[in-house]
Amino acid sequence: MPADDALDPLDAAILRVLATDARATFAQVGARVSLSAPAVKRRVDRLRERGVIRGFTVRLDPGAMGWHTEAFVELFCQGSTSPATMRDAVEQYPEVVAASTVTGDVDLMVQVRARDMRHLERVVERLAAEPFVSRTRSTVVLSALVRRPDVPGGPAQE
Amino acid sequence: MPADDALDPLDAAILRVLATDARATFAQVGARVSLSAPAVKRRVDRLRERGVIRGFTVRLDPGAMGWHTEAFVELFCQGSTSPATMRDAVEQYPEVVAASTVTGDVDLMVQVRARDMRHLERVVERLAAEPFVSRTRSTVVLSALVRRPDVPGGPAQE
DNA sequence: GTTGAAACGTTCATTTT
DNA sequence: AAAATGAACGTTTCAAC
Repeated sequence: MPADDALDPLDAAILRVLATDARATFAQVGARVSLSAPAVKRRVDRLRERGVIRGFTVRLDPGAMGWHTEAFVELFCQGSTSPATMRDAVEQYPEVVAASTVTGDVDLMVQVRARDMRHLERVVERLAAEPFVSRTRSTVVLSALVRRPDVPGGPAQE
Repeated sequence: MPADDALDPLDAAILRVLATDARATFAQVGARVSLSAPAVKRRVDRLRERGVIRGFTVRLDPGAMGWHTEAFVELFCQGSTSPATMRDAVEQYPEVVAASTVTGDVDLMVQVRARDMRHLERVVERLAAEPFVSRTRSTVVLSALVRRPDVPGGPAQE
């Protein structure tokens, strides 16, 4: 059941402010969107209930955390592997930051963060040893040029 | 100048709480890590100053925002293209959520969010028309299996 | 890092548009 | 139906320890 596509312009404005600073007070958000604090709170509560807002998180500098190596690891899987099996396996790795099933010859695209090349190598070896994985192909990130938080009114400015 | 790699265990614990709920009060965070609210605040302030914390943001459900299509678009670029040129070009697209220069035959890996296939197609065409792009290869996401916020003590539990 | 106190934000019931 | 107001309660923030 997909959530409703139509997003209220006021809700979108509130989400844009929260995307920039998720710890802004309701009064501060209200000042930016011309609403009182209680009005902002009620809309935010409603967006959480509707599932539009999944939560609030901190944005960290990966380098400052000691993660100096990032890679896209493409997994070629045996034909009969279900997405659930893939997820259950890949979720065990703390180094996996994202994983998606994809079209094309590759079956699963996995994004990995590791301390260094040596660490990355070990993770790729473990992924390659998963029973349903027939082959892997890794692409190491040289430099992260753009890394944007999800913002309403980007792709879907209707 | 890369930030210090060694992360205080208490700071790591605070960041884990904030990764789960960035709007938690300092008192709530303090209760989880056995610290008073002012102590938590001082540490968070310091983490911001050090650049470990880049900010706080809201996590949204892409589907609820009307973004039903996601893809990895690989860009093959002319040999003399600088990363700065690539970033300047790719940053103009609101549909681009991430972009990284990578090793291998591909030069730039771009992650795109679009309303639908038709919208994605238009974005890929515009990217392909950039002067420094010689060829593109797109991989459409079928389903996002894992999507984790950055959490300390994942890859770098030392 | 903690405590205590003043300023400020949150939250709810109520009133207004 | 949705927003503003005002008051009670909890949080932030800073000085002092």
